[in-house]
Amino acid sequence: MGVTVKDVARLAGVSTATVSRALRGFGSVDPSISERVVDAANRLGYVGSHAAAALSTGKAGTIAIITPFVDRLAFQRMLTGVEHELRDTGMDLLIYCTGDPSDPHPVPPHKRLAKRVDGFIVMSLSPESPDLAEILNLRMPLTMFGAHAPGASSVQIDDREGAASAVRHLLDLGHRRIGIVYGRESTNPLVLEHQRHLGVRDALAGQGVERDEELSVAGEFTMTGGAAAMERLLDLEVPPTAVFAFSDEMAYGAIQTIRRRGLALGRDIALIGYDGHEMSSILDLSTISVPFEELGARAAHILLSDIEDGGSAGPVSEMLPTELVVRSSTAGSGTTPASRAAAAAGTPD
Amino acid sequence: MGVTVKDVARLAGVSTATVSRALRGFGSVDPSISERVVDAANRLGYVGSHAAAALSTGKAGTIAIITPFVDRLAFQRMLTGVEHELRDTGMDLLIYCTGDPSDPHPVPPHKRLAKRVDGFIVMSLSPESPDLAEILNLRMPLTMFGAHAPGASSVQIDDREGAASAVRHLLDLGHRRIGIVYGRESTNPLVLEHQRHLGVRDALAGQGVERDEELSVAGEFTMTGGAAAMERLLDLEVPPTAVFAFSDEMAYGAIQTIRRRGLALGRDIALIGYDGHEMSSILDLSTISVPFEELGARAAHILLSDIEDGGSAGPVSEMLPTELVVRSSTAGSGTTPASRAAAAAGTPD
DNA sequence: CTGAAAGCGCTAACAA
DNA sequence: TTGTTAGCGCTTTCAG
Repeated sequence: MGVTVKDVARLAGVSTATVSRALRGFGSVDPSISERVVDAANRLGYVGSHAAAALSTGKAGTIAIITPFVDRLAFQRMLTGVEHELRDTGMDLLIYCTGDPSDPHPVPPHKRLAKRVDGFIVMSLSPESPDLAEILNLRMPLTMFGAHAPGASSVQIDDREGAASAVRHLLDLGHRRIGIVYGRESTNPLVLEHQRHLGVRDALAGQGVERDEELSVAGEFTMTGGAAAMERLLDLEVPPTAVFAFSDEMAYGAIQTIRRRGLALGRDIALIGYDGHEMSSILDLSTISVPFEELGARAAHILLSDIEDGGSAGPVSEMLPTELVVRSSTAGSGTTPASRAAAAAGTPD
Repeated sequence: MGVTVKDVARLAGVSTATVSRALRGFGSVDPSISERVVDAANRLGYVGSHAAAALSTGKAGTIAIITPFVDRLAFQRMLTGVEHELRDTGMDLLIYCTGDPSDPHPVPPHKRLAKRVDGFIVMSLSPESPDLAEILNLRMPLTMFGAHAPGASSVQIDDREGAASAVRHLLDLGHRRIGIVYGRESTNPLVLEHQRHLGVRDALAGQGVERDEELSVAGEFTMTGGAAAMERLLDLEVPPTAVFAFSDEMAYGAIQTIRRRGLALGRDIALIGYDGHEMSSILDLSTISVPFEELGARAAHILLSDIEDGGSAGPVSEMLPTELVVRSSTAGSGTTPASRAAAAAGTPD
């Protein structure tokens, strides 16, 4: 319980410095010696102390993802990308979850992580958040995910255009009364939601359609929130004929409500989501596809370069494209659950 | 860039030892001194070096989740539970993803993590895996998630009974030709799949139903795999009338196939999944509900105790119950997409 | 209750 | 190419 460099050095008959060099594959070590060292290490089952190495080098060998939630598909997908990118780099991955405002992490991220990691990927942290300010203030390598902060690297999508294309799609279909299920209230222009609201307005204005405030409801970015939001929308005196949800998950909840009310998705009411999760294809939900995995991979890549260069390259911002995916939730014919069922009952395919 | 205890000590006019004690809230420090120290630390923006503390105490203050995948709902849900349990403990969370056999992590987990964390939660690692043997060999605190290894703590569900209840449900509905979509080939009795196969056999035998090997196909635990598996099942000369998928995600894929073929889920073919993900309620998919979040929380809790006691409590095994959730994918009437659509078209609710 | 001093295990100059 | 020698920043006896 506690094999150290010294033990390896003794067994191999060399100094600890040589052990250190050999084990890290420095070219400047005699091959035969190196082999002897590796051999000794294996025989002893030596595993280096990360803490000691980190203390000595001043590098943590770790990056952290700071996120307000871990139970969302978007997080899962970006994690997949990050993890994949990190796999071969020897960097470890720490998850720091800030938590809901109702159930926050007891220690602010900058306190907890500053001297513990080499850099951060910050996901969906509200620009208003004091945590963000503190993190930026650390002046450590950092990549923002899905948002932007002046002076920091970031990966994102064009939320404004993405939202606009969703609404344009609905408008093209002839809808004029369009419900919006957004996440949370916010007035900060740096919040991605704000951009999406702008996109909605852009599209509406493009067709000269007046915006009706009562058609915008919050869905908290959750399925249950989306279900409740759709309830409110359907309870309006004049309900919308089409709804754009700012996330697929909220759209899933909306679908649940639609079904509970005995309405047919895509026929009685059109619905489009945002995110392009795999699940949406099964629900026949139209959506704006967002390449979360790739965004995650890019974020990790940028962060890693930043850590390596010491930030000499300056902040980098990448914007990846979204894509409108049309399915029967907005098609209104052909492959709607309703029409499909009718077809199955009538003429055998 | 580099405020240390010394700086704080100097500003506060005390020794580094006192700073250390004060900052960690030891009672044995004069309140007025303590306050002065905290004050100095804040003024300097002091954040302790985790590496130094870890090296000095021999505790990493971190646990790792070792998992073969991060892009599955089961992982996401267990992560939620683990994260929540850890939130207030000051322990950090590291994600180590072993990766697919086709794209494995370059460094085996025991090498990478042994001296880097205080304990592991090992998820779904095949008992045949050499990695598992090495990890067990470390004799470090460890909790197995969803599987069992002799001498190690574990949290799991009764996979055999869970699977049996799924099949019994199908049998009760009158089905006699039941397709099985399992994940991967395995003959190891410790693999959870094996238990599920046994459960299937139990239920079948209970009704004296013969098992037909051609009705069992692999779905790789993915949506696309599940879709392909269902294709094969439907292409059989005598297709099954009901299918049990060993995971909800595979069932989602199966649903896609069912729809593509113009069949009505729950009427033309019955389907039941396993996992109880939130999404399944939207798809009206019957399932065996598994409390992943709670399992994750329990796993974290057990691991933490183990780390604290130094394992003196001995290995703990907890088994949480599953629950059969019946929805219209096996109900065949009432709330089927087909009947619902028909109802909507006819009598207004 | 507080301070002095000795490490924790490793790496990085600097010599040899 | 290899060894010697200081630390990295914190914690922790052990005195006082």
